Amino acid sequence: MPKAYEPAAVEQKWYRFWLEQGYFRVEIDPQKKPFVIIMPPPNVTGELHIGHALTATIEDIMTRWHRMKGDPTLWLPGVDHAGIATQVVVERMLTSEGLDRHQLGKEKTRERIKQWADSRRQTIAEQHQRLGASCDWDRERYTLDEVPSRAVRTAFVRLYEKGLIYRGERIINWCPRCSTALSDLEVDHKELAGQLYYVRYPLAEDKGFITVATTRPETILGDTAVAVNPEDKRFKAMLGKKVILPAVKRVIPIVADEAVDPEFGTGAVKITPAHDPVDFEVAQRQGLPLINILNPDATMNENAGPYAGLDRFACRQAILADLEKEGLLEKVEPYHHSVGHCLRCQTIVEPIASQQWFISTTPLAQPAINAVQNGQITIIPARFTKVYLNWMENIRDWCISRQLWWGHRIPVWYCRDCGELTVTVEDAKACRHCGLTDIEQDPDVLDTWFSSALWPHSTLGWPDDSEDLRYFYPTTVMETAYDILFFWVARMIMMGLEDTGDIPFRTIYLHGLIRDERGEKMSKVKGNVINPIDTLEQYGTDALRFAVITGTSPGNDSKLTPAKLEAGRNFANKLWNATRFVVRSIPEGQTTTEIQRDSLPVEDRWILSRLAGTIATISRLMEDFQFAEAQRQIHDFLWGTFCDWYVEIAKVRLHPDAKALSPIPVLVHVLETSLRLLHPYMPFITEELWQNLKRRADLPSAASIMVAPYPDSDRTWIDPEAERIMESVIEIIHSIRNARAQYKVANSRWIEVQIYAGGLTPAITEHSPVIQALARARPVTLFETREETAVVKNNLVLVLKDTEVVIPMESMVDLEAEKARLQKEIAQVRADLERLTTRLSDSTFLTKAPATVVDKERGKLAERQDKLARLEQQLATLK
RNA sequence: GGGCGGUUAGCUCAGUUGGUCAGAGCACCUGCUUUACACGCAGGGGGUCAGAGGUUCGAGUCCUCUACCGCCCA
Repeated sequence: MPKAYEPAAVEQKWYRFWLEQGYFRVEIDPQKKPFVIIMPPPNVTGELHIGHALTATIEDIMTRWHRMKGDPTLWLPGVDHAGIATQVVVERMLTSEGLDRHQLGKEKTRERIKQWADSRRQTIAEQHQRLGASCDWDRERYTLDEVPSRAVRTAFVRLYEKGLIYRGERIINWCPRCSTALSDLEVDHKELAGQLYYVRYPLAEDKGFITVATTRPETILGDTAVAVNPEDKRFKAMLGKKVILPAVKRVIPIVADEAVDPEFGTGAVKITPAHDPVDFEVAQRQGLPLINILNPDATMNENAGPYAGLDRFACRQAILADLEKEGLLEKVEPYHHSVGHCLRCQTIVEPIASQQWFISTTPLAQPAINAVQNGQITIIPARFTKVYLNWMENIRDWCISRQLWWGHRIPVWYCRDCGELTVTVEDAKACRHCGLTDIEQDPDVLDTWFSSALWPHSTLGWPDDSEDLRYFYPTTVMETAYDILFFWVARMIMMGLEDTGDIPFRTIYLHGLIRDERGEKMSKVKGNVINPIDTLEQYGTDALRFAVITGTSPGNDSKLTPAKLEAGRNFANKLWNATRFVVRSIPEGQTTTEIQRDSLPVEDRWILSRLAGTIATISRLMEDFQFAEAQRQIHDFLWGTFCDWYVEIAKVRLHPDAKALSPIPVLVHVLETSLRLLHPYMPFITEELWQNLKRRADLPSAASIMVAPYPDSDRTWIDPEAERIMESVIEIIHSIRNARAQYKVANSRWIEVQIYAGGLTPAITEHSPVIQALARARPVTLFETREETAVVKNNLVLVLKDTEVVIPMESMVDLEAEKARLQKEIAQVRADLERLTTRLSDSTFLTKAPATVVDKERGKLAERQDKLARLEQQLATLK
C-alpha cells in the first residue's frame, strides 16, 4: 500500500466493479418490505452542481445503509426534460450561430434540443456515478420516455374527464423572452425601486378630472374603467360619470368596487382588466371589456394606437412625455413595489389575460392536506409541515399550458367542423363528437412540473399495473432541498393521491442549501459555483461527500469551505494509514482473526465496548435522519478512540518481544466493523481498505463491503468495568504527558512515576507497560494507597478521578510554579464545593429533584472534598 | 402585511425528550524526523451559549418580549 491515499484510480475501479456485479439492481422479494427512494429528477439543462452532490450523497447514504441492512433497496435515478430551461439554452446556442428557432422551424429545433438533452443526460448519469451514487441504472427514467409520457397523457385525460382540468381565459404570467405562460411558482418576485405616477383623467362631460396612481403608465392604453371604493365619500359625486382616457382618448366609466383600497394613491384606480389580476376580477364583476395591448414579445400591439410597435418600456417613456406635455402628469413619487421576473431568464413578466389550460387544484389539495395532517406523510424537519399546509390551504389554480416547442404536447384536438374538443391518451384520428377528421392538436406543451408531479408513480410504471408499482409504491423517502417543496413535493402528493389513491412517499426529508464560504447562494452569474467534479478530482469523492455532510442538519443551509474538504481528505488519509498499519502488522500466513472472547485483556474489552456503543448511537442517529451527527460519531470513534488510543496501546502487544495475546484479531475486527459503519458515507475508500484487509484476514464472506451486512449493535459487548479502567489509564497518561509538557521535559527523557490507584491497582498494574510506552515514563510503580510510602518532599502530585500520580520533581520542576498551579487548582475545587454545598443544602432541591440526581451531586461533593484534602496536603509538602 | 429560521470559542457550525453540554473542525500558541499517517503526533489558551424577563430545585435546552441577520409567502 502506498504511503498516502490516492482516490482517482480506486474510485473508478470499484464503481465499475459494483456496476458489473449488479449490486445496484434491486431484486423484488415479496417477503420483505422494500426501501425506496425516487431521485428527484435533475434538470437535463446543465451539469450537476454542488447541491446535486449533496442530494446524491444523502440519498446514497440512505440507500447503501438499507441495502447493507438487507432491505430490497431501490434508488431510482432519472432526469427531467426541463421545458423552458432547455429551450432557453438551445435558443442561446442558436443565436450564437446566427440562427433563431423560427428560422429553423419547429421540427428542426426540436431535433436540436433533443440531441443536446440526450448528451446532457449522459453527462448527468456519469457525474452521479463519479459521486458514487448506487442507483439502479437499469430503472433510470426520463420524463419524455414512453411510460412517463403516457402517464402524463393519462393523468391529463382523467383530470379533464373529472372536470379538474379546464381551459379558460385568465390572467397568467407571461414571459416575453420565453414567449410562454408561466405558473405562479415560476415567477420570482423582487422588490424594485420604481415610481408611482399620478395621472389626471379628464372628465368627459364636466370640467375637471380624476387622478389615478400607477406604476405602469403604459397600461393606460388598456384601461376600460376607473374604480373607487363604494364607501369612499370623496368620490360619491363622480360615480357613474365618464372620463376620457389620456393618450388614446377612449371614454371609460367610473365604477365602484370593493376591491379598491382607498388608501392607495388617490383612492381612485385605473382598471386594466387584461393586464392585472385584481383588475381582471373587477372587470368580471362590473362587466367591463378586456383590451389586450401587448404582443407576445412585449411590444405594443394595434390596440395601443399611436404607440403600436414600441417596446413596453419605450412606450412607458413615450406616454409619460405626452402626459407631461398635456399637463396630465400631476406628480411622480418614488415607490417600492414587487415586480415578477421569469424564474428561468429573469425577464420581467407581464400579467396578461390569456386562453390557457388550468388544473383546478382545490379538490386535489384537500386529500394532500389530510395525508400530512393525519400523519401518513411525515415532513422532516417538522417546521416545514406548517409551510406546506399553509401553501396547500391557499392554493390557486395551476396554469399548465406552455407555449413552448419542447415537452409533452397537450393531448387535446380541436375539430374545425363542429368546434368540439377531443381529449384522449392515444393520438386522435377523428373528432369524437362529429366523427370528422379535420382536427388539429393543441400546439402547446405541458408544464414540465406536471410530469414531475407524477414522477413517483410514473417512474414505477403507472398507468400500467406493473410489478414495480405494486411492490415499490408508496415509496419510502422523498429527499430533496426545501426550496423545491412546492414545485415537486406538494404536487407529487396531490397527483400521487389523485392517480393511485395512495400517498407517493411516507417521509419527506428536506435538506438545506449549500452556500459559498461567505454564505451566499451560488450562481453562475456571481461566479461562485463549486463544480463537484473538479472538487472530487482535487480532494477525492469520499472527501467531497464527507465535506458536504459535515455540519448539516435537516432543513438548514450549510457552507462548503476548503477547510471541510481538507478535513474529509485528511480523514480518508488517516483511515488509509491506520489500515496500512493493521495490514502490515498481520504476520505473514496468519489469517485467523477470530476473537477469543474469554481471554481478552481489558483494553480489548474496552475498544469492543466502545465499538458496540458507537454502533448503537449510529443506528439511532441514522433512523432519525441525523446523518451529519452519525458521520461525526464514526469519525470521532475511528480517529479519536481507535487510532489515538487503541492502536497505540496495541503496539505494546505487537512488539516482537511481547508475550501477550496478539491484538491482531481485535484490531482487524474493530477496523473492519468501522469500515462497514462508514461505508454509506465514504464508499470508495472503505471498499478499497476492506478489500485490502480481506486479502490478509478472514472477513465476512461478502465479495464487497457494499453487500456486507451493516453492523448491528450487540449490547453484550458493553463493558462498564473495562471502560472505567481504561478511562483511568488514559487519564493517567494524559496527566503525565501534560506534566511533561508543562515542565518542558525533553522528549528523550524518561521520567519516574508512582501511581496510587486504590482498588484499581491490579488493573492499572497490568497497563503499566502501556503507560510507560505512551507517557515515556519509567519506572512506573504502583501502590494501593499513599501511606504505603513515605511522603517525600518535592514531588509533583497529580490528583485524578480515581487515582493519584506522583512524579518526583528532582531537577525538572520549578517549585514556585508548582505551588501556583496547586493553588489555582485548589481554588477551582473550592468553587465547585461551594456550588455543590449550596445545592445540597437547598431543601427544595433535595425534595424535588430525582434521587439519582441528588445522589450524583452528593457523590461529586465527596469526590471534591477528597480531592481538596489531597491537594492541600500536597501543597503543604512544598512549603 | 403574514410565517419561518438563525444569533454558542477568532472562523464555520454541532448540541432532538431541561440535570457530566459548554463541544467538534479549522485557525492560533508550544514542542516533536516516537519505524501507519507532517493529509501527522503530543500539549495548550480561548465562550456571562445575542439581550431582558419568566417557568423550574435546576435553562444553551421550555415560555414571553427586544435587537440584529436571513429566507418563504402575499
